[in-house]
Amino acid sequence: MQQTTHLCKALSEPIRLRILALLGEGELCVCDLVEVLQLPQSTVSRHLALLKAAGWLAERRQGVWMYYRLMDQGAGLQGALQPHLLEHLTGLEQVKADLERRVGYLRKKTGRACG
Amino acid sequence: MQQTTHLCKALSEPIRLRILALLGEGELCVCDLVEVLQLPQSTVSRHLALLKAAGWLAERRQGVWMYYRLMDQGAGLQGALQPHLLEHLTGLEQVKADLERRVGYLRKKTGRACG
DNA sequence: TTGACATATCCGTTTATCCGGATTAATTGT
DNA sequence: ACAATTAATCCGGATAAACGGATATGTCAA
Repeated sequence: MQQTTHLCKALSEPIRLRILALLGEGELCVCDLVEVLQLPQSTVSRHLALLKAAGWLAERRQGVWMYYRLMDQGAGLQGALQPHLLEHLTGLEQVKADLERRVGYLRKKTGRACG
Repeated sequence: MQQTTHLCKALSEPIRLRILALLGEGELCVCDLVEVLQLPQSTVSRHLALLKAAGWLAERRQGVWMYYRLMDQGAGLQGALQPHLLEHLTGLEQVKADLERRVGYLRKKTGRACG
């Protein structure tokens, strides 16, 4: 029960929904997200930790960078909700703007890793 | 966006999930829920109001009694999530116990309305 | 080992949420 | 109009979340 409430509580914050939507297009590292979201690093990092603890994200270290991605869809509630959630999010204005900022940002830093 | 976070925040509390699961079997009035959940009336009423404001519930007045039921599945996120959520909830121990208490309670008060 | 950079955690403050007894509002029958 | 019953709201206190600058941790390269 507590796991279920944690899973849903993670979705009850705008920044976290924006992060999920951004990662729906593919993995990003923390500094990518800081750039795209235009938010303090500590804020982004905190939300990422919560989303991971709730079971929404997986992480991967590559050198100094931590890459976050959506957790693979499993058999549980998270896997069942994920596609519907992402589809819904892409219809929101704020998310659309984020996704546009994401492509613009990724174009600029073509190839090279972060920094 | 705010509507989306409210929808999800409504699911981030155990009592509210239990209410949704109970109403998944059919409408109930507030005093039914108070009996089955064994919680103060003000607590139940408060959670019902929040679930309704979030878009999860509809209500119907019959005399002195307010009957709550799950909102019909619409085209939005709520409609997409509802079946997965309910299916998941029925697998939880606490919810199973609630549903058993529900049938026991309804058997006792056969026919007659609340009171 | 030192310096530089990315990320996580700490900390104090502010804001939101939950609780449940008490009160108020709404409805019905007499 | 009044009493009885149900449900909603109020209220003060307790708990939890979010914020973001500052600091600590971790990693790599020189």
